[in-house]
Amino acid sequence: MTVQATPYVAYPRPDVAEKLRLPPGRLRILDAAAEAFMERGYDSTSIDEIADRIGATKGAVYYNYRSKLDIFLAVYERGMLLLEERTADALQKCADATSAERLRAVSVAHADNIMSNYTYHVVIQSGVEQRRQMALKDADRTRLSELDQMRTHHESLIQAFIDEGQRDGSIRDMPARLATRTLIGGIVGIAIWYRPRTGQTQDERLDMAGEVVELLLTGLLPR
Amino acid sequence: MTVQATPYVAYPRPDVAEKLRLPPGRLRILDAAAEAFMERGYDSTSIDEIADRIGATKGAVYYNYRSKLDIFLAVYERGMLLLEERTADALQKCADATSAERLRAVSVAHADNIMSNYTYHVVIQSGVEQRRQMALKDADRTRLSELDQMRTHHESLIQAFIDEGQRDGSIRDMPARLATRTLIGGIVGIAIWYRPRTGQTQDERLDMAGEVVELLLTGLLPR
DNA sequence: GTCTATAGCTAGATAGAC
DNA sequence: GTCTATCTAGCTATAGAC
Repeated sequence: MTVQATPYVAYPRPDVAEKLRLPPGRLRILDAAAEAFMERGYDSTSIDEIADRIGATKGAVYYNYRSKLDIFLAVYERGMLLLEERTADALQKCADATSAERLRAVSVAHADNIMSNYTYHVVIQSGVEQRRQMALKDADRTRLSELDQMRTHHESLIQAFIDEGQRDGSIRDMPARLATRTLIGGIVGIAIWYRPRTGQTQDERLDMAGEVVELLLTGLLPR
Repeated sequence: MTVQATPYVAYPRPDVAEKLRLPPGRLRILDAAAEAFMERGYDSTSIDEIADRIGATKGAVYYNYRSKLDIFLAVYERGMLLLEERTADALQKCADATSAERLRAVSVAHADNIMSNYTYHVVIQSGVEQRRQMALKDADRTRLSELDQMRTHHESLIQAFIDEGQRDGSIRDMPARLATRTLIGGIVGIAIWYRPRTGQTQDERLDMAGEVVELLLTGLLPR
């Protein structure tokens, strides 16, 4: 059995690449907002501060985004789109590999993505649950749910590989749900301790992502 | 070589148990505040809301704590004290074991503590960095630094066991710093996915903590 | 020890100039 | 498209009653 059931195999989805293309002005706002949200949190970041960071004033921000929540949702969306694009890319390159190898590829792509776009992922990690508790307009709640589904979908992809690997024996026999949680927790946990170094190249990040995933897959103890 | 250099071996420290004993009124406030901070975030939690959760009004809260930040710091402190007490306890029970076994014991204690006091640890996890960015009075900044040191100290304890284990061969040869980060990330990451079930016993949590640590130490792949 | 009332401030959002 | 000015809501913290 393969993971044909999971949407990622239908990639490249044209709308992902399209949605990732933003007018430069908006991208600057999102980058600045993600950084500010990460450092100070959603609530204590003012629109004035976001505007300051791009050397403008409120007006320029509100011309592009309806509200502060709208900016947050755009950050959330972009983070998920970046992850989705990268995941689809990784899967294409190993379509015929074993399930354990595909699990590794997806995990490395995920880990690398968290490091490469870490402001976005830190914001998602620390902000989504709290935004969900807010009083939201219907349209915003719908949009939030759609983004949550993208996240859930990515998790179920990893879960699918682990299930598959357990069936074919390439992954150890242990509670699959807990193994999924622990693996994802270890990857997402990168956002807790990783801080990008200036001058770090994409290759260096990939190496580090590979080592972290290697550790999670094979453990700390001698084999 | 042992970890005599690390303060935990000097336990039980009497002041930890003493600081954990709080007047019931204050404990109720901290529990309510930790829950509110976790669900809604520090900034969008009002003092009124904390008061509501204990069936009182602002006055009762401000009688016990100077400011909202003071409440946050008390939550941070209590979370760290609970971890410290539990860690010292675990270490006492395996003082003569191998370094790998002590690493396991400390890790399980940590994992269990995150589940058993998860509101406190979620608040610490998601709030400390952002509080550090605030404009703080000198006294508050000093207190925050002291609590940060408690956290750093716990991390260096785990790092010490990994270093030791690599020297005596009970832990695999890989970048020690990254292994420490990944292990701690995996444990702290529990706060991301774990939600307590009503009726879950302490023993069940301990089992789960043991399985998660087992996974992190031995990996997902067959051995 | 807990309450209510209120002072004082901050920040999201909008209107209208340029 | 971006600016400044402003309206308005909600919140921290305090004062003073009971």
